[in-house]
Order: sequence, then C-alpha cells, then structure tokens
Amino acid sequence: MKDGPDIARIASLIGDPARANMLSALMGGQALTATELASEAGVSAATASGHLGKLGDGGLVRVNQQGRHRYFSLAGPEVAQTLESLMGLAQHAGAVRVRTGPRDPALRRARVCYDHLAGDLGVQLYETMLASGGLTESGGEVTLTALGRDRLTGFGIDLDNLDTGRRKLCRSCLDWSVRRSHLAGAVGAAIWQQVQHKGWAKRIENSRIVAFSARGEAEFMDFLRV
Amino acid sequence: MKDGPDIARIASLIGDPARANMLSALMGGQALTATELASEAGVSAATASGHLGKLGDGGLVRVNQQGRHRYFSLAGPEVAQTLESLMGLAQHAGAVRVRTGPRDPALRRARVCYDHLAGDLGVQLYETMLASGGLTESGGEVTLTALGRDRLTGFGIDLDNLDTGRRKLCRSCLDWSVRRSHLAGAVGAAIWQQVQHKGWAKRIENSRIVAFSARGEAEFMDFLRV
DNA sequence: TCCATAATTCGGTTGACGCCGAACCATAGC
DNA sequence: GCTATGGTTCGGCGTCAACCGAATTATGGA
Repeated sequence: MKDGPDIARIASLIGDPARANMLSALMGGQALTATELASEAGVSAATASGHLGKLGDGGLVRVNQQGRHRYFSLAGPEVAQTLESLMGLAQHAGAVRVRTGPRDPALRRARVCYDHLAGDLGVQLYETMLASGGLTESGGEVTLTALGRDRLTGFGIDLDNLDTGRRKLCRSCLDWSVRRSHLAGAVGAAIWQQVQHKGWAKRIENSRIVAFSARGEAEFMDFLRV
Repeated sequence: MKDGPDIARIASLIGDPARANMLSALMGGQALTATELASEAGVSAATASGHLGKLGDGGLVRVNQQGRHRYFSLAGPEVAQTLESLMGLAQHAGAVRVRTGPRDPALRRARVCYDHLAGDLGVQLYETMLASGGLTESGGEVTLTALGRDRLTGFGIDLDNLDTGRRKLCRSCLDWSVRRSHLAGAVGAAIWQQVQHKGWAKRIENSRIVAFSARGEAEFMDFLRV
C-alpha cells in the first residue's frame, strides 16, 4: 500500500491468459510478429494488438519495426528470468496445464530459455564450466576466467565482439524444471548460437524444445568434458 | 497455449492490487492475521477472507491456526524470491508507487526480505562471506565451508539444530534494490535472528525497514571484517 | 452460561476488461 | 497510381471478479 515498486501492475499484465501465452511464446527467444503472437494466444488480431500495446507500455516487450512487420521480443533477460521464476512457482503449486503430453520430458532435457540453453543440458553446461575452472561465481556475479575465454575462443566464439558493455557477459538463470542455475547472458546466448551453427541441435518448430542430433549431443558432451 | 506450467494463474493471483499488498506485507516475514492483512490491503474483512482463500489455493500462502486467530505467511522462500524478482521488473519499468517518501533510502540500506536481511547490508554480508572463504558458490548452489561453520558457531548459531533437511541451508536471493544477491535460506534466517537477538538492529513497526543502532552497525561491520 | 471478537459465507451490485467485427492507416510490390 | 496484406483504432457486447453489508459459525474469556 505504501512502499516499494508497484508489483501488482506488472503481475496483472502477466496474469491475463492471452498475454501469458504471448510471453511464453517469446521465451523461445525469437522475435515474433503480431499476427504470429495472436495465433499463439488464440485471439483475434485486434485483441492481440491491444495486449501487445499494454505489454509494451509495461516495459515487458520491445518492438522492432521492419517494413510492414512489427517484431516483438521480450524486453530483456530480467523479464525472462522473472517468467522462469513464475513457472517454478506454478510448477510447485501443481498448476501445470492439462495438456502435458509426451513432449514434456524433452522439454526438461533441453530447451531454449529466451536466448540460451536451459534444461538438463543447460544446467550441465553451467556446472561443468564452473567445476573445470572456466567460470567463477562470487556474490551472484558470474565471470569468465582466462581459461574459460581461451576455451570459448577455441569453440569459435568472438569474445571481443561480444563485450559491448550493453549486456552482462555472464549471468546465472534459475531453471524451472531442474531447479538449479544455467548460464545466461551474452556468453550463454553466443554458445547457443554456436551450437546451432555447428549443426549440433536445432529448435523444434513452434516450441521451446531443443532437439540434439545423436552426433551433436556426443560432440556437445565432449566439449563439456574438455 | 500448450506446454509448461500455468503461469497466468498465479500471476493473476499476484496481479490484484489487494492481494499484492497482502503479499508485500508478508514479505516482512512475520505471520499476520486476516484482519491485519485486510487493513494492510485496505479492504473489508469479508473481501480479505476471499482473497486469502484464493492465495491459499494457489499455494502462495500458508495458514497457521492459533486459537481463534489464523496467521498467514508466505508459503516458502521461492514465493519470496519470485516477488522480489517482480519488484525488480517493476522498478526497472519505472512503476514505483507515487508515495516514494524519504523512507526509501532506508529501505534500500537494510530491510527484511521474508525472513532474512536484504538491501545494501544484506548484499555486503553475502559478498564478504564469499570473499573471505566462509561460503562457496558453484552451479547456483551456495554452501558453507568448514571455516564458515566455525565462524557462525562463534557468532552463536547452532548449525546442527538448523540442518533439519527440510529447508536448504544456504541460498542466494536476488536483491531488487541493489540488483545483486544476498544470503537467504536457513542460515540467512538464523543470522537475522541473531542480529536481532544481540540487539544490533530491529524492524521498524509495520515496515520492512531494518534500523541498526549506531553501535549495532559497528559491531555488524566488525563481524563482517573478521 | 453469555458476550465479545475473529473469521467465513452468501447475495447482490458494479465497474473493469477481454473480446470481436468493421472501419481505418501504412507499407510493399506491381 | 492500384491492390494485397500487416497492424491499429473504435464501438459495443458480455463476462467475470472485486467489493461490501449482513448473517453465520467458531473460539476465548468473564
């Protein structure tokens, strides 16, 4: 009633089913057009437009005009993190959707979280990088070591180009399915890009699930073990 | 529309202003009665009762019957963490309440977050414990070292009694004002208990602000420096 | 036993918001 | 220029949920 940020305002933004569906869809990390989001949410284009306006005002999504298309994406990693956090709560409260098909285990194994890898494999990546001394964590801050930089450069990631200062290089993000952290931030995103680029894995259409090829998964595991 | 936890359900629970006020009040960590929460939210007892029922169904609050009073508290640390996360977003989106009085700096300096210390001092505690080797962090898991256990025992905390397995001993919690982590979990709660017990600080009535005495703050700082 | 206080349940009102269709603006391509 | 398509704005409809007062059920104390 008195102090602190106005939490109800943005929670109610997320609290509408149509908007929540849109945000969930955007958790895939891709920018989507208004009509795609409308179909994702199951509402008409007019309704979707209204919702997207509100999400924009609330600072939850960003717009990117491109010709006559308007591409929407999450406003930033903090938004994605909050959404994951909410998913964790919902999961815990047993409020999973009825439609929990056989795809669910795959979702737990590997999925895309905004713009980086999550699920079992994402957590594994993060933890082995810590254990092998490529990353260090202190005070909630995650940083690359010299060793880690070397290894990523060898993996084909151009770190100098990444470190624009606009976005934190490394960040830990709590995983709703595994309940441990995985690697987010610019480096997390770059790794996911590279994994796709090498053909090790790709996203399943219209889903957050990441499918590794047999060979890709083996190579990924090798990369972890180094 | 299809997969994952039902995020809209619980977000809409938090999204109602009256309920959000109640939850914010419970972030103080104390259990409050239904009437106290009603006045906190500015609604009638009847309305509050309805809200509390919903919050209970949604798994966000726990009830504790004591005589003819029913004490409500947050269902767990995950709930508190999610709320802080939402506050961070709201803060970032500039959606702070109009009523940002002079009390705000005090809130940033030291406050109680559910059942442990937050704000500048909370973050400082966490970071010096990491830096001095009392804590280690790995894969999002925070653990006490032998050194850390010694120091806490010397501080007057009975760790054996704390480690019931029911609750994680250490956990990092993202701070919405400082945007870095502070120490939560059973140990975080115990430290806050002990700080109060030693008379170093106490909560301001009906607020999350923690007021350190001059002497108490000095002693706290000494404790950090060891 | 009886009264005061905490809390929930019920009925009815009201306002807010999500929804759509249709009309309207903008861009791209011919 | 014209036309197709993406997107927003407007008006009106319907529903849902928050709200309160009053009645009802517990509990504790005199």
